Amino acid sequence: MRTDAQRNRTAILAAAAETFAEHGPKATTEQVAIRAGVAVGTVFRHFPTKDALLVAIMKESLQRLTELAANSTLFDFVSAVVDEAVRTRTVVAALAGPELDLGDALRGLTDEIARLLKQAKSAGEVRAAVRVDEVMALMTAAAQAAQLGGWSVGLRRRTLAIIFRGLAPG
Amino acid sequence: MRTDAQRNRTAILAAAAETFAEHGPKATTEQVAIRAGVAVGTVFRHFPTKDALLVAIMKESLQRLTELAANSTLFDFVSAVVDEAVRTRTVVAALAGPELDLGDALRGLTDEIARLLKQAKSAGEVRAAVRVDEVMALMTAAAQAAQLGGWSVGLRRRTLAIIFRGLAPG
DNA sequence: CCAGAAGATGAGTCACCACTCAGGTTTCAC
DNA sequence: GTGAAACCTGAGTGGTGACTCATCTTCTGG
Repeated sequence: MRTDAQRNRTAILAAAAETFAEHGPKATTEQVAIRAGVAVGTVFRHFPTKDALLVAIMKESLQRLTELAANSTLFDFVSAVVDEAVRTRTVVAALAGPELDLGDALRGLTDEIARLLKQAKSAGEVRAAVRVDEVMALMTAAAQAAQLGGWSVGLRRRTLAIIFRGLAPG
Repeated sequence: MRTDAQRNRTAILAAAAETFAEHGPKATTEQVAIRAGVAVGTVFRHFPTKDALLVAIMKESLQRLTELAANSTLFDFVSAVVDEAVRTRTVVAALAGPELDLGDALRGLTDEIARLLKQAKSAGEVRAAVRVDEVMALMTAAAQAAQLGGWSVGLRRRTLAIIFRGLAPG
């Protein structure tokens, strides 16, 4: 790949992340192009569809999160996912449903959640009966609602506290 | 209002409820018109914009729910709201944010939640520290995620159980 | 250098959809 | 019955936004 092409690709990804974070997933491809200092055609040369572009930056997000899971507790990690969702305004769509094809990019995240859940159970912080899909569902729900509903940081914290309490034994 | 106009208005509302329930809020006005057995122009004669139509059926939904609250417990009611959200695929948007102007149609719902919350606290089923906005947030989150994520009835039930547990004292 | 391949450009195409309105139809007060 | 107001019809308008492609520009191996 030519060096200018590589440079443009990077610029487009960065511009897309910023643009979608600001305006949500329905920001136009042209907005991204302008921000990247590039023509629309160039965006489509690198990403055949707008969805492909969305998927690309969502994968970056998921990658970041999955790495972050390495040294987190379950609770910290769920909080981090919600924060990231609010910040990027796109992960939400990824978690939401199969509208976009993320391939197995979600697999890594699910695996980490499973690991952290098991760990939390061992530490006696979560009931043994809690399943992974329930944690995923609650996390997704909080992330979506926080973003779409514009939850304040305080409400976010208090709401997550209630959820965590629901997972705890006793 | 002429009788045929009244009949059409009713048919349009019914058709809109069904159409949006099936295809979500981005179903087209023409789909609604066809289902109502009416021309597009007629739909717009009764509802000046597509959003006005959405608002109308969301208000019906909220009305239904608010009445249902009269003899429910907090937990039953929250479950009912989530079910309704999944069924109609529009209430979600109503709860989500201020994109659509619902006027004070949400006020009634919020009031009922406040009443049921107070009642649940008196019965010792919910901690005194829990606030109304937290309950609303959790309910909204569950409703949105259940609808967008296509939660199975089982997952829905188990997830709500965790939330309720988080609200309970002890 | 420079040829030619790879890449960039951006006006234009196309599909979609909310909304309009000129002309035809139905209702109803009298 | 009848006339006019209210209503309905649906082809048409306008705006939007994803995507294309003929043409021009930039890079790079030799």
